Amino acid sequence: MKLKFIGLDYDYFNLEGQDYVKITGRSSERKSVCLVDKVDNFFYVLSKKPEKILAKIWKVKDVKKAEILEKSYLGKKIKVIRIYCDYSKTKDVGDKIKRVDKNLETRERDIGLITRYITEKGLKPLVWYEIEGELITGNDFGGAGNLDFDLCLSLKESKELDEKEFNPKVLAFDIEVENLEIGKGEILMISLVSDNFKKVLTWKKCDRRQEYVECFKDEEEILEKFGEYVNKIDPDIITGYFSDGFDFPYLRARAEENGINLKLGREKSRILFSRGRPLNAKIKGLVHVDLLKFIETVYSQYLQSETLGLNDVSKELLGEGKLEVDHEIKADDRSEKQWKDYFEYNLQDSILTYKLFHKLWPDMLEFTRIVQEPLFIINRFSMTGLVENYFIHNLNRFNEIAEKRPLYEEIGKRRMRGKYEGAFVLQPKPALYENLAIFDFTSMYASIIVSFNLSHPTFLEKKEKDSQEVELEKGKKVYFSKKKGFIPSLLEEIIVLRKKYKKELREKPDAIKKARSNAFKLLANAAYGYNGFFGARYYCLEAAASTAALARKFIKQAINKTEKQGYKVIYADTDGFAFLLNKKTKKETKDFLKILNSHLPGIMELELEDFYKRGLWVTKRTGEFGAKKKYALITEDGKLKIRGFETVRRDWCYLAREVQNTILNDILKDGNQEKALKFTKAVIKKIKKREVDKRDLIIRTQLKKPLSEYKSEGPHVAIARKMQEKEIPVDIGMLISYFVGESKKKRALVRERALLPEEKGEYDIEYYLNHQILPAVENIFEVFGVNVKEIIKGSEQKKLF
DNA sequence: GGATAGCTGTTACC
DNA sequence: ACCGGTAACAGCTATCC
Repeated sequence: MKLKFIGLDYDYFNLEGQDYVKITGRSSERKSVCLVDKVDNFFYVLSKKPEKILAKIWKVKDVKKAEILEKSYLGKKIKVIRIYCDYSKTKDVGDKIKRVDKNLETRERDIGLITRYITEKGLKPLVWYEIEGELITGNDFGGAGNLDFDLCLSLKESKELDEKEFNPKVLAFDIEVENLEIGKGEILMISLVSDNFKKVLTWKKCDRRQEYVECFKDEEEILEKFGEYVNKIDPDIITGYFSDGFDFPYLRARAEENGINLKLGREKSRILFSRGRPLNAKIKGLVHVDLLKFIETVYSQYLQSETLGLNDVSKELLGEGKLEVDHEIKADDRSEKQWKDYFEYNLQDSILTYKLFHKLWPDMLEFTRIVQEPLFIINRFSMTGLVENYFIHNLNRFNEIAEKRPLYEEIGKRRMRGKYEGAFVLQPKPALYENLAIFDFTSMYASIIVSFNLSHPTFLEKKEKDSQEVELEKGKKVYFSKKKGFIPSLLEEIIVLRKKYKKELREKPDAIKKARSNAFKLLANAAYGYNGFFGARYYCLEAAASTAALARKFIKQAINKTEKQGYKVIYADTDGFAFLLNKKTKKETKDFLKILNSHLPGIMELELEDFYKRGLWVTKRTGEFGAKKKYALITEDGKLKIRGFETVRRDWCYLAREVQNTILNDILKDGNQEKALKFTKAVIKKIKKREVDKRDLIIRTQLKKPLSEYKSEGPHVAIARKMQEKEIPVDIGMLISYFVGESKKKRALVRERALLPEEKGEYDIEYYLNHQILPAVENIFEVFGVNVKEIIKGSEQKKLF
């Protein structure tokens, strides 16, 4: 029979010596479909004389087939032996072959069977196909026909379709518990949200409840009901926020405690966990998406949120946040009203998760289609994982066999290697400037990698004739082949595609085009980091160091040319520089940009970032030099661009950031400091009169490692310890909040004065004046010759007399 | 013993 | 399991008077 099909989840099995992939997905009529397709597992053996050992390899146990092929490895043509065997025997067969001759090496034993299936022209995830298959019934294919799908087919033919749209059915869920430690308390309630569906399942005080609350006898019943609802709703995707690390582990622990066997989805799967850390929770035949994971790797760079918690992220992306509820009250002490609030709170979390999913879906969909790994995997990949798998899924076009993943020992060696010189940063001269422009290189590092062919396979151990030479530092040169490598080729393609989709997006915007353009941009940006990453298959520190060295060379060159043209360059960092127009017109400046571009090699390109009305650079707090990576600009239509200032740092109190932001605004808009100074004086007065709200004085710092590993006990570490004593859970990654209070002790350390936000105590006037407000404004006023320190001191003396 | 300079550890940003 | 550069804090330590 024929139908339109889209694949969501992949699994595999072996039957009578043949490997199969089982794809679960949907038909265009939304029928649930399971599809079985053959896959032949193989790997490669590298040998100097493949013909000589071929016969011996045929004799190794469990080898199904061995053939000699012309392939390419690290860009060089070679003859290799391709070995076919059952997937489960891959390791074993490889080890036995190595015993035939100790000089033999294997490759692609570390390619998973599903990846293999997809690269060898199997069905790609989240792509529509017209398929033709044979109905599987009963016990065929090990009982696949007995699974709870509308249709189970064995695949005969498939044709990729052009159709792009796919709206999956999604179920979002969230649990509430009393004890946050996994499995250590009871699950009080579970909320579920899907299309036109809202439920809170609970077994706590619900005699007078909201209509969406369903009441049960005990925890066991809500767990069972949860399973029933998942199966009744029959979603394509089940999603949560940090559900890999919290909700699913908790659900499984409590199910075990209650002696029930949760069977989820059409395959009646248990909740399965990966070995090691971080945990990930898988349900066969039902894709579990943990939104936090995707946000961490792909989305966080676009977010302003100070944490990646559900509340902050929802507020920014959806414009609504979590509800408030007091978690401290023990379950038995909650009033009826408090329970109703708690149900509402629990439901809201699932509503937010459900909405966030749809906001992020175009991005997850496009990354899945571009990188071609299943959604479950894409959701959990790091940025380098996405880059590397994009390469792997495109190797066949270059007839390449994959380099091996580095093992523990090799990773150790790589980590021992020293650092290399990074970007160039020009020291600015502190001042308020007028009429500026910024030029920057588009995807500078990626365009250098492409233009100079920098990668592991193109790297040459020593100089060869007609090779590309790069000087890393004085007298230290490295060489790369000029024959275009597959990594620079793929990267060039990524850059070209990004441009194409960006243009299409401008012409006719939609969420899918935006996501696609964005995905290619992110892949291009991550390629440089990939080269220098110790875990990469195609690790090449020389390529990374060369990229940085060439970037330094070209930005310096551009700066020199710009100065020669009569402009004054004020500042530069890595891939862009700011300069004064010096009475030249915008038109002249744009024309000059064209000249600069005509002399750049390869696909390198400079672009005009913007023109600015004013820009402010300040001194460092130590010394009279201009501070790097710290500046504020305003465009002609009043848009602010603030970099590096305390304003953008979350480990400063809100008041200091607010004051700084206000005065930067005033100064850039008016071009003078009068208004800003008046405002600052008013704030100083307010602090001294203790009129400032304590909430505006809270400082938040992230805990980056376990408490025991800190050598130096900063204020946030001291507070974290205090929290632990009070049995407030403290974990790595948490933002620790505190304020600085007064102390009777003279010269007390900050950590001795630090107090929890809810602790009683007056704030320390001296600390907030001299350690928060002063550092935030001092350098800015210094540009105008105003000494804020004197102002603070002066008003202190006035008070004394 | 207290003050202070300079170094180290730490966080956050470009 | 992404790179290096930079600012700036608080804590820590050597050194001086």
